[in-house]
Amino acid sequence: MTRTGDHSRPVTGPALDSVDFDLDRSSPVPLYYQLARQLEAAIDHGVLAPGNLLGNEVDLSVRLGLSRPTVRQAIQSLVDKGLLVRRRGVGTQVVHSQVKRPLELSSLYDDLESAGQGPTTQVLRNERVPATADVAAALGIAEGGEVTLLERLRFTHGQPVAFLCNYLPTALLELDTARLESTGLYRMMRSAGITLHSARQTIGARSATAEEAVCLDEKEGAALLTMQRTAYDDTGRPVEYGSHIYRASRYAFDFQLLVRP
Amino acid sequence: MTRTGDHSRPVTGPALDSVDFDLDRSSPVPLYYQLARQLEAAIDHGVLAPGNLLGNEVDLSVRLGLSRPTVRQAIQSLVDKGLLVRRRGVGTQVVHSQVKRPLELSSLYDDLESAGQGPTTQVLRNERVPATADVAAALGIAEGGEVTLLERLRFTHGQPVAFLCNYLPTALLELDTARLESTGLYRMMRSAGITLHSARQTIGARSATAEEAVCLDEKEGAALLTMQRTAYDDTGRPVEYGSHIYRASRYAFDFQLLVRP
DNA sequence: CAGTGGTCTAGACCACATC
DNA sequence: ATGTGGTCTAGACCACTGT
Repeated sequence: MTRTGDHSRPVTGPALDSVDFDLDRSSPVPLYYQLARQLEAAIDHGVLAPGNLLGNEVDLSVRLGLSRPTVRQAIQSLVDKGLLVRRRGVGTQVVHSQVKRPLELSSLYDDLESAGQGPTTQVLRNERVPATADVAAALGIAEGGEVTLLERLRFTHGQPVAFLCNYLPTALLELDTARLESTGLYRMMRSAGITLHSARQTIGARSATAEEAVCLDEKEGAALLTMQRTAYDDTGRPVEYGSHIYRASRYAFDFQLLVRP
Repeated sequence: MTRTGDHSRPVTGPALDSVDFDLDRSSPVPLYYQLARQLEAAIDHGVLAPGNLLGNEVDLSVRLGLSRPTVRQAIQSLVDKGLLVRRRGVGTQVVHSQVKRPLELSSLYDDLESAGQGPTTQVLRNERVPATADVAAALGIAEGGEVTLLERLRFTHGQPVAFLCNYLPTALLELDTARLESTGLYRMMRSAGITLHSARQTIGARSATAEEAVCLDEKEGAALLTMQRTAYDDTGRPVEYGSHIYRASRYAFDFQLLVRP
């Protein structure tokens, strides 16, 4: 070859030779998953730098004592995460640059916590109410049927960030006010055995009403971000509908998107 | 517990028996992909209704004359799209309800067009300029290096909806103003052989300045949605940075999210 | 041309859910 | 006990990329 391919710089040969993998066949953790996690760690720690080739799958499978499909499954999972790129006839290489974490169903509490903002929550209402038409439609229940209404104010550094209004099918979950003030709703649902599967979100903006302004410590007419979300479990049944308002001066949505070919 | 299984209603037996699949082994289209598309069509057309079981993979593979891994690959791709759910010991069933289309890298032009809004575009600027610090950082080039600046106004029904400001590495693409007025930027990039791979987006809100208000036919101080996006190709190199402003009264972002287990 | 990933096969055994 | 999906194997041939 020439000096550098110049195209996307396949850079060095397999930088993977120096890595030892530790696969435990007696573990209940699938082999492809063990391998994927160790490859991911190697990428995170810079052992595999962006642009590095991974080395071909056949050699890798021989070296690891795995079949090629198993190795492929591990690699594919990282391709799906956007960490690797495969090119036929070329090889598999670590993606250049900033693909850090893919998109997730954003939990405000987790977002703030991972940003080191030390979120706190004040529960304003936690009660059972009859469903209005829009809530009933979103949750797929009869209008007037009982739902749990949850209204919360979320703070960081003592400043209000968001007003959160959520509706859940009653009897889906016991909502303890004290726990709600120390953790997020999604975390509570998760630990109650509810596995979220998908969600539909709408993000918009509008000006603050006088009431909202007082509540969020903004001026009347200030720009607010709005979000409506309906979340579904694995069977596709709605488990939550939320209508949230964020202070645009203190919060924005941050996404990482992947394009599926 | 009660009369039916009540859990998630596995409903009928395999409703798939009546479907004939048409697999063409001489086609260059992979078999698993042919099968996936035909399964998806069956779901879209209601032949496979929500909750229907798909029938076990082994029988299906025998019936189709395919190996089980190939059938699995087809099914898995639909699971990844959120259309099917697999449960060990139970079976594969069509997800209940509204999972229509998963999240995609949203192109405003396509969004408006698919909503039947007949978008039009007015190109305000299309020229080469030196990169400012923030643009240079986003595109990973030197400050002051030449980039292509694109400023557009997007309309639906003769009303302005958004002001779009984009920066691209020069020489990546020839931006013909006439074509830009009749299609979207992403579509032009795609037909120029640029395959988008991932993007980082920030969505926020703020009040309109006097200038923006005039441009978008809003009042000064009206709430606007803002979006900044950097898009990357499959090697991870930035190919576009955009800073967009939307009239909140006429546009909102609509997402469908999937949770990866 | 040689080397890569992409697809496909025909089995096997295991873990889990349901009856 | 039965049936399901989950994992894994050891090969095979093809399509594409680069030289």
